[in-house]
Amino acid sequence: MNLTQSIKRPTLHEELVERLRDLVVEDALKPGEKVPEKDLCASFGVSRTPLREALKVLASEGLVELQANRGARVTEVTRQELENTFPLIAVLEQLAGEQACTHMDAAAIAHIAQRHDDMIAAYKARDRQAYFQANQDIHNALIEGAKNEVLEAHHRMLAVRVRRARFMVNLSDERWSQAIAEHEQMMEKLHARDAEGLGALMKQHMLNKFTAHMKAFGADDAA
Amino acid sequence: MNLTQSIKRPTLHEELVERLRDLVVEDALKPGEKVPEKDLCASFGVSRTPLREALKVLASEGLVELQANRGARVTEVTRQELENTFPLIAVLEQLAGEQACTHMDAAAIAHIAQRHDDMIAAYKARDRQAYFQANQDIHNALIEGAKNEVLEAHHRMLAVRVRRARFMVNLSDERWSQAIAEHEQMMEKLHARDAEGLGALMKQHMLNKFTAHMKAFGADDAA
DNA sequence: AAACGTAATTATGAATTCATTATTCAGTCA
DNA sequence: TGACTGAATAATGAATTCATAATTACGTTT
Repeated sequence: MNLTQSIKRPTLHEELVERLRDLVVEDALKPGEKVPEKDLCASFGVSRTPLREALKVLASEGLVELQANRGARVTEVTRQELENTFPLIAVLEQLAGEQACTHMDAAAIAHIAQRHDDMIAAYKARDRQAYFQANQDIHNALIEGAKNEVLEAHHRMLAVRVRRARFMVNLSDERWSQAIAEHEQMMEKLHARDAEGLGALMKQHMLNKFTAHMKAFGADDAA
Repeated sequence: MNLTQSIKRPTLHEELVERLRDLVVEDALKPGEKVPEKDLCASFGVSRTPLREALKVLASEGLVELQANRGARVTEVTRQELENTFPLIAVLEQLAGEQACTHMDAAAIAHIAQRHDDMIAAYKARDRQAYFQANQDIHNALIEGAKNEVLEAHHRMLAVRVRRARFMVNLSDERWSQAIAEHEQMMEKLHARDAEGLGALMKQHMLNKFTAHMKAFGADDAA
């Protein structure tokens, strides 16, 4: 009998929210596509009730749009939405940076420093995969380090919407080296626990990232 | 036959989301209280299906907590949550102020100026009701003026959570006059379309507001 | 009387059913 | 041929039903 492992049996609809969100984020369900309840029910092996509950939640997150009597469609990722979302993420990261400086303990900072070194190594090896992973770990750790669950929740929601644009693959050498330089500065500020400084850097880091990406995104309206 | 009025019959679950959210925000459903599906279904005259869908959405907004097989409870408003939420709202208002300066047209600014004068009048008449209304109109207009729907949505979500603490009634004379002074400055910046300036003022305005309120909130953990 | 264990009751999660609205498709008429 | 009508089909919104977990009520034991 195992007493240490707490039982957790997520409800069906929670499970479905996760799975469906992944489908949207991973682009298995394409923007504009309608979400056929029946098919999804069949492939997940559940009835429509929990699936429809999940769709309602996804709609409130803005990943799908519900039209009365006409079902759900995956929302399009528009340039306008991205341009609205970017500065929002930027100020959230700024706040996260400030709060992380005051709330992270030495061990947590050391962990970030480790991942930072990993990231630098990946950069030198031109290993995009490892770079992206380390980069994301660092940002997540900083968000988490802010010890602000409300901030974390909203940041995650916004990040999901941006990730759908999947322009992360477009990373010029120029932008890459600039990003590395920015991260170096961020580490300095973090070690110095310069809240204002780290916050300002993280905000600018994000804005630069987005500027670079939007260039790649082009002048058209849709993804 | 009326052709001008477009038919809009919101789905039941959307209606219920609104109604239930109001019940939580207006404190008809008290924090910690369990939400009895059966009773609510009876009072709304609907079946459990749409009501449960609505609860899922409210849960994703953080207004209720769902426990598997044990139904929904209204989430408590903790001091921790408020302290997490305040700075978030502050930076969102800051961003809103910046974007409003660049995106609002003259008419919209004139409208805000009008409401600002109303607010001043209400202040002089010590009419709290009118003051709060004008104040909220101004803030909403500024958020809306940012022309950023993503920002607007997240701001609304956060504002709902704070409104539940309903400490807005506690407004000292000192804080009240300070708030008026801050609004005067904000109007100046808005007229000058000083984005940075208005943003900074709005952020600080919020932080001051929250500091004042948290004093009233006391040292205990719960509302 | 208090604590435990068990049965009855209730509430919840999920599947199913029903009613209504969209959509598709065949047939008609210009 | 092509646009329109209307029936047939399919999909959705919501109610109902069913199965199971949680809560309550009750009786037993110490």
